[in-house]
Amino acid sequence: MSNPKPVDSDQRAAHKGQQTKAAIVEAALGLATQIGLEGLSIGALAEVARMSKSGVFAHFGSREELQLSVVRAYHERFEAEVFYPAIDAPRGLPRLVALFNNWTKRTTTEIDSGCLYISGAAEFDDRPGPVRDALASSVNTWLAAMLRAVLQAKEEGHLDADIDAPQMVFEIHGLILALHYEARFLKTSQSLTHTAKGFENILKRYGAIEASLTHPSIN
Amino acid sequence: MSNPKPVDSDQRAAHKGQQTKAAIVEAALGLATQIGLEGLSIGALAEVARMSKSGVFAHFGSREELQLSVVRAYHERFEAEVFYPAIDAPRGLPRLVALFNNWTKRTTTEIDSGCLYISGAAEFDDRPGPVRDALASSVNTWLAAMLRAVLQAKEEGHLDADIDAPQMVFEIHGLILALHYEARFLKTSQSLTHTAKGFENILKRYGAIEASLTHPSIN
DNA sequence: TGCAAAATAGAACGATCGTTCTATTTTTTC
DNA sequence: GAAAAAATAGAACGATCGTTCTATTTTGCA
Repeated sequence: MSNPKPVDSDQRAAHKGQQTKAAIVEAALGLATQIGLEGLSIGALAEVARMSKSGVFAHFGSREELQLSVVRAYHERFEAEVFYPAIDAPRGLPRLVALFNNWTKRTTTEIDSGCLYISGAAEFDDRPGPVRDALASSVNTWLAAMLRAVLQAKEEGHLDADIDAPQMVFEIHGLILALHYEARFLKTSQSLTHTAKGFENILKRYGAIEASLTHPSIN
Repeated sequence: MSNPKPVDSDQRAAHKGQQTKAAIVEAALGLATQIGLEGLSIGALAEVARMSKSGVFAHFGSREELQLSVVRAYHERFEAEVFYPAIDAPRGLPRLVALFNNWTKRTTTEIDSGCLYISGAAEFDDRPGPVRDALASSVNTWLAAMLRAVLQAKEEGHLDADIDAPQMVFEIHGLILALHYEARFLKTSQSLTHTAKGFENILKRYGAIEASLTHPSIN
């Protein structure tokens, strides 16, 4: 096990409480991606964080607020790991490819750790409330970013002018979901290959320019 | 798909216990698809079945055996609703299309009720044991049936001779997963249209004969 | 119809859950 | 360095969980 590291995003005037709260959320994120947001219990979290139950609880005030903190932290990670690095790629098809590659890379990592957007969707898909709203909002933000990238690739002339952009995003989303499902749950070995090949098939179908497919990676 | 299992569905000499057990499993199936296999509690189930906790419990002996009964019941429903009706369709592309249409139809229904193969995968993807094994076995059985249908369509000359059949099944699976995710969790309205269009795209990409696409529905 | 067997109910168990309360310790501020 | 404020611990609460036990009712068969 690793020692608690001060990975606080807020450096100035970092009071003790904020530091330990960040460490707790860090530990909670690890638990939640493994066993789900609903399986995340304050008792188990306190044990991992080497604190008392009430000590952990005091930082959030309710279990729901703890879950929301976890969702927010996951959202930040996802952005930092998948979205922002791809913005360096040139607008259009290269950026779309970079976004997809980062998404695939992260999902591959999550074959071991689990994806909160997928497990959370299954847990909260008919449980209304703030946690569900936060999860859906994050996912919608990401899918909207993918849609923008597709539209830009269309504007740049990298994709056919008459394509159905939401349709393309839907199909890409399906590849990622199948990758997570078959690799993490069914332990199918060829999932990553199928995902890459599936993306190629989609790109061809939507008229991607061949030259841009093998563009040098930006990040 | 699997050998017949006359345990619960057997009507002749149906003793009282077997009848009520079937009724309990029926109620449990409804609860489990809504709130998940892990969320399924014996107390809540007893309330729905209008029985005592111990009365319900005695039929299974353990919570895990109850979960297994639910998975088995779900498997039978899935087979009866998706697989068997499609066998009436002619071998090859028509049968593959029928299988997919039935799968889509069922998933559309499950936008309200929930799909056990998807929620179960999220709940048990890193929780080893008999329940996980039963879920994975059922899903693998179904995906193998889809693979056979693709291979037969290839043999019949309805699809290109050099296609990658597992790749095609992977992409189809992705469409269904995206349909369930976006329709049930995100409540995206166009999901069903995207699924149908995505299937058309896949068929074209794998060289499906146009005439077979609009075949008269068999069942 | 009688009797054994099966089915069901009811109470109680230890464990764990989220949460609340009160002390106590640690940190920050003046 | 003392006082104020924040952070943490510890115990206890009511509720619910799966499970076990015993008692009672219902069923199926001779």
